[in-house]
Amino acid sequence: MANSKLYKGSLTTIILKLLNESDKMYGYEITQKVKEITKGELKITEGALYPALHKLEADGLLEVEMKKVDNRLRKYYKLTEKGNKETVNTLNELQEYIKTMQILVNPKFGLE
Amino acid sequence: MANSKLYKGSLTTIILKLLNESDKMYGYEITQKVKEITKGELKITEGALYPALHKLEADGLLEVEMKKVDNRLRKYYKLTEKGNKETVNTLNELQEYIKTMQILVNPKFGLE
DNA sequence: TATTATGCATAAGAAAATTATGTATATTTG
DNA sequence: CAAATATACATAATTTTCTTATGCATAATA
Repeated sequence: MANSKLYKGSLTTIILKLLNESDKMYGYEITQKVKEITKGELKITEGALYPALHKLEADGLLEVEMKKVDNRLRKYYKLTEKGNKETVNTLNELQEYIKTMQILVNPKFGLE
Repeated sequence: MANSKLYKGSLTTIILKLLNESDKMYGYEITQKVKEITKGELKITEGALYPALHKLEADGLLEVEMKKVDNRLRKYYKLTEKGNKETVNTLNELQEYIKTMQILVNPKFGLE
């Protein structure tokens, strides 16, 4: 994804949050959106994205709708009810992670 | 480490930062220190820690000093000069990662 | 017309963790 | 005093998650 190993484990969080904001998106759209928002800092590779989407679907967090646009096929994903709940958890976990890491690397930050 | 996948990829950062603060530490001490600082939120497992320490040593970021205390052997690790430089990079990457993730999950945060 | 962009997918391999062991000594608890 | 827990290291098998490399197909651009 990026030069830093830290992004390992973050992909699901990113996908869920984007779908939480945009209602429905297709895979390629997600890669472009992430590249745009992060100004190129973060590039989602297809080899990581598609298996992640398939897993989220298999876990019942996403549902799929196929659409043909310009003679090309798109697989639109959207959050299920279960997916919505899991998004909340996942985002809380991210904030918890950030807080914990800030405390670890900058003890002063943990006191405020 | 914790319930969240997000910690994947963070172990090296944590080790380097702790050694940067404490001059020298041994493996078991690191696990206890992390547990203490994070109030039990994060537990470093031995299966992750020791291979990570060995890799950092092999990469020339850490150097080792053995010590016998109470008839038990301790392997004290400390940062080399190369390790000090790498610590700075690693901490910058963490801040960059946090910034990027904040932008992704909370677009408003990115504007300040 | 060849390259790039759009759009999906999977397979091989690497990296980093979990889980399960193994060894050994010291301390605490029932 | 025996058993359990804490201290201290280590590795092996497996799992998770990613990278890298492909593959197919259509549309747009150079």
